[in-house]
Amino acid sequence: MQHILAASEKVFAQHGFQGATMTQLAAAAGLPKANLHYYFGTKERLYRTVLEGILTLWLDDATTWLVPERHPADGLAGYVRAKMAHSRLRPDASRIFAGELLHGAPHIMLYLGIELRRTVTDLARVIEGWSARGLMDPINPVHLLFNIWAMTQTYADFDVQIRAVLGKVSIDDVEFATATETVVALVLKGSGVRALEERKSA
Amino acid sequence: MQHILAASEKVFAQHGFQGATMTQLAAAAGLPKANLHYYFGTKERLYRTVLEGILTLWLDDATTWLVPERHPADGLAGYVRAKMAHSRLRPDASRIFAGELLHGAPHIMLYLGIELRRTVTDLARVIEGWSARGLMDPINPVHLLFNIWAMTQTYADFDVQIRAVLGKVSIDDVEFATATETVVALVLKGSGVRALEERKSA
DNA sequence: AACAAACCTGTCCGCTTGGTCAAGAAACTC
DNA sequence: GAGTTTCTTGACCAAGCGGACAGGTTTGTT
Repeated sequence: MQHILAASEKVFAQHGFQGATMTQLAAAAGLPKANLHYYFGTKERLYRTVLEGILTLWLDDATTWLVPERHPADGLAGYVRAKMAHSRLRPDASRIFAGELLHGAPHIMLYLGIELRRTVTDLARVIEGWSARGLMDPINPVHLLFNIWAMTQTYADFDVQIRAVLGKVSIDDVEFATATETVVALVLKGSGVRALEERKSA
Repeated sequence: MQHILAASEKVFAQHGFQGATMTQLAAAAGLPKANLHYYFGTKERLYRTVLEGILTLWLDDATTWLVPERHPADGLAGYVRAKMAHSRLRPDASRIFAGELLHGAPHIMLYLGIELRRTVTDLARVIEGWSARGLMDPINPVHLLFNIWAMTQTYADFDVQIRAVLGKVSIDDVEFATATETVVALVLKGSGVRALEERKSA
């Protein structure tokens, strides 16, 4: 059952919801087609189950790292690194989510408008708090989040492009570390985060 | 003919290559299905034609703005603003490209590995030149480009998410201007671009 | 051992899909 | 205005699709 979901994640990531066929999904799971229908009923329900597994995983990083107690130099860097690690370890999850958004989020509109929106509002307040305390520039916090997501997830969603441009068959650890530090630098310096040593000065 | 391509761009952007049906495409163009087949032969050839139209448009911004003669404060800001404008005015083009990459770029691998790669190499040299002249930090130029693309294109590709989080039906000009300036700030400050007034100091 | 409940799967089915085709309508050519 | 090419289209088709289902197998219970 969990095995089916893992196999389906790969297939859905590569072909999308419409592109994936039940025959492919069944073959990937090593089961006859009718078996998937026994467990999940329809292709859409299988897809939704995969999607929901991803969503529950999705916001944990943020609520761990972006908290008022941390200094933004610590919180933002940690968050970016965590998201980059996710892009490296579970690229298929990111790709399914991306495909869903790309086609208008027909299956997760509610989640976006309610749960994600509420979480983002909370996170924005944390960032605004950091700005108010003079720990970083008064950057627009919501757009900062959009851009952090864009940068970190691009390494999962569009890694074909990255591999093609770099001329590498796969992105090795050194290259990925470079990518991570580039993103960290863009975020920290870009949002004017003061160094950890400095104290409030506002 | 051009009219068919414009209509197809919308449909492909919303449903993807697999998700779009010839019937949908024909309806969008206001023509019978057989007519599209008369002009383009197959669905794939129609898709490729749309895609190629996008690709030719895609790299012009870079080669206009990212040139050695400019100061990076001018070049990078101009490039980001141009890409953001593209995301605003032709989101469908960006979405088709994103979907193509997401599914492993089966139709444009060659373009990525050859033409795009060569262009990126050239652009990287320009950025390295700026760094060497002390006009900005010695940031990894290729990853800087990846991240600029990620940030600017996220406003086209994932605008459902952005609209849902912001709680807006559509992104208005003011909001988009905020987004643009946030990205410009992240890029310029993030890569340590010296202010235009300052002169070389290395 | 008997029975029931849960699980598995080969085979079938209606429907949609991309694509074909023949025949007609328009537009050129001389 | 006859002939020829280009364009347009309704009707059709084989293939592949998601899904249904009946009958078999395994597992659990008493």
